[in-house]
Amino acid sequence: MNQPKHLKDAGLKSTLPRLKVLSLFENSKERHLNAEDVYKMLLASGDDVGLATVYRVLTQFEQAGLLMRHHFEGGKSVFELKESGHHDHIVCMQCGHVEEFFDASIEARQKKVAAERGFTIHEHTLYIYADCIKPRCPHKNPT
Amino acid sequence: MNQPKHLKDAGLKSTLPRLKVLSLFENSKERHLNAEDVYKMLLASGDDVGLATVYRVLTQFEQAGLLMRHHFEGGKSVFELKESGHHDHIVCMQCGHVEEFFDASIEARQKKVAAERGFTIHEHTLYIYADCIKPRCPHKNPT
DNA sequence: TGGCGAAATAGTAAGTGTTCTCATTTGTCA
DNA sequence: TGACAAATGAGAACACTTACTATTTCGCCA
Repeated sequence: MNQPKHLKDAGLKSTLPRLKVLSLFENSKERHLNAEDVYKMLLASGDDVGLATVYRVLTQFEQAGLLMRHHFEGGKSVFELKESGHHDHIVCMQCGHVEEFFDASIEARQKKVAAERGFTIHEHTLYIYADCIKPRCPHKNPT
Repeated sequence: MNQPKHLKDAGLKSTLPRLKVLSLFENSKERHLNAEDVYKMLLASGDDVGLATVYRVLTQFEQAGLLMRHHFEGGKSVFELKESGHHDHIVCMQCGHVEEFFDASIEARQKKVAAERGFTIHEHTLYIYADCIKPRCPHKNPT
């Protein structure tokens, strides 16, 4: 389930810290993690990885196309595994829970809009900030 | 053209710094400014406003609904006047130029997607990161 | 119109999140 | 296995933003 080949393919030596970070994303229940999350989770599991290394590895993974970086509200960078296809995000403003969605019609219109204006899309990010309206916010522990 | 009433309406004393910042946004050619931009522009025009005040005022304006805060790539907060209706953004990754657009169909789909999942939309931000494909990037000075 | 109290400001210190530096360690490949 | 390049860890440095506090300004009312 854990495929170090990813690292090699990306031109990255497969070192312990990198394997641990990658594995963390592959096995974590929460898809969206920031640097501190990763750092703390590694510490918690007894893996002694420096914070600087976490930042470095996350950035390298982003450049290698393994992770995607997001800038939700709050200023921190949040990362998620890029394995799955493209999707957009709904962020609950109450509890911070992130839900994903994909809408082909929205994707298509974006391409059209960009093309009309003479742009070539590199990528895009659509964040919907909302409230869960369910009886009570179902996911109650952001930080 | 400059309407201090905005400030009063928002429950904000109309002080010199606040008037200057507001006027700057109303008269600037560039719609999207970060705190440092504002600070430097004020200094350049001989207005002596502290950087801390700029940050405070921008945040207050955001809370008052006069400005909208964006988090484009790069970590800095960028502000724009909220007078005009909602719109989304295409950001050129080469020169940093920001172009605005509005697509009713995309807006509609978003509402639908959120509703289907039991969310009430507060707001959303759609950033398309792209390259100008014009002969040469027409706007050549990001920072 | 002048003066008073509340609110806002300027300058600077402090706080966050992130990157850099460099001595030490690790991984790779002959 | 050994040597060298690359990666790591710890903490310093950095960039952006907020907090603190003494001073100034605004708005109100006599």
